[in-house]
Amino acid sequence: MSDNELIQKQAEIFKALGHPSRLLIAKSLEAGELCVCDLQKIVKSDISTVSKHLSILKQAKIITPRREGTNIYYRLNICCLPTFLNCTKDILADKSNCS
Amino acid sequence: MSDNELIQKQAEIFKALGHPSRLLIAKSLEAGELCVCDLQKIVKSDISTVSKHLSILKQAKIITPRREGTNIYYRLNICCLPTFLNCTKDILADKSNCS
DNA sequence: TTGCTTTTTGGCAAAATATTCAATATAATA
DNA sequence: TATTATATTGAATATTTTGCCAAAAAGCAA
Repeated sequence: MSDNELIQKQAEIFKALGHPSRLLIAKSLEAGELCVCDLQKIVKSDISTVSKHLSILKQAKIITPRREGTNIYYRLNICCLPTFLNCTKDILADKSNCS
Repeated sequence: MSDNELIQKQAEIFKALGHPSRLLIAKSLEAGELCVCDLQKIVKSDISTVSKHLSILKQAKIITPRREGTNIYYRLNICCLPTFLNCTKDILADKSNCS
């Protein structure tokens, strides 16, 4: 993969997480997999809207689906998310400590 | 800050990095601060476009400006970015290792 | 099969974003 | 002061994204 392709894909990951509902979905999945119907209760949007958010997260390889009967369970695929989210808290509190 | 406000702000950080040019800018600043004119050469867009990208990154608290004469130097404010970017490489290579 | 549940997809209008050019601001210098 | 260099802002346009409804899949069970 070229540098350019990489940056493109990485930007896609950020973009996917760059929506409050999708970030909430990702956070919710930190504790373990959930079905679409669970996520709908959490996000409180039309189920078709939730499904489209899930599709975007899946496309970015952030989550992975698993079918169980009529339900589809999604699980988080990005183990470094909690750490990064924690780091963003510092920034938001103006506590950056970079070079 | 409420949970909802936090998620909103965090999503804004992801959104800001969710554009190839802005991610390239952030990556370029990992090595140290650069002026807008340097970044324009890297991104290869109109300088006003670059300036607007910088404005979005600044708004999200990802970068911070410093004026030096007529130049404005930006520096990265988010030390956990390289680690996270590295983690995304695993995901893109289907090497996730979460729970 | 038919009906039921869960999820995805298609279509569309509204909202948000990206880009460019022109105009403006800010600082240094002749 | 006038000029030059660097950067930001405003206005206009094109493109993309979002969210909802209706319709279609996909599986299960009677």
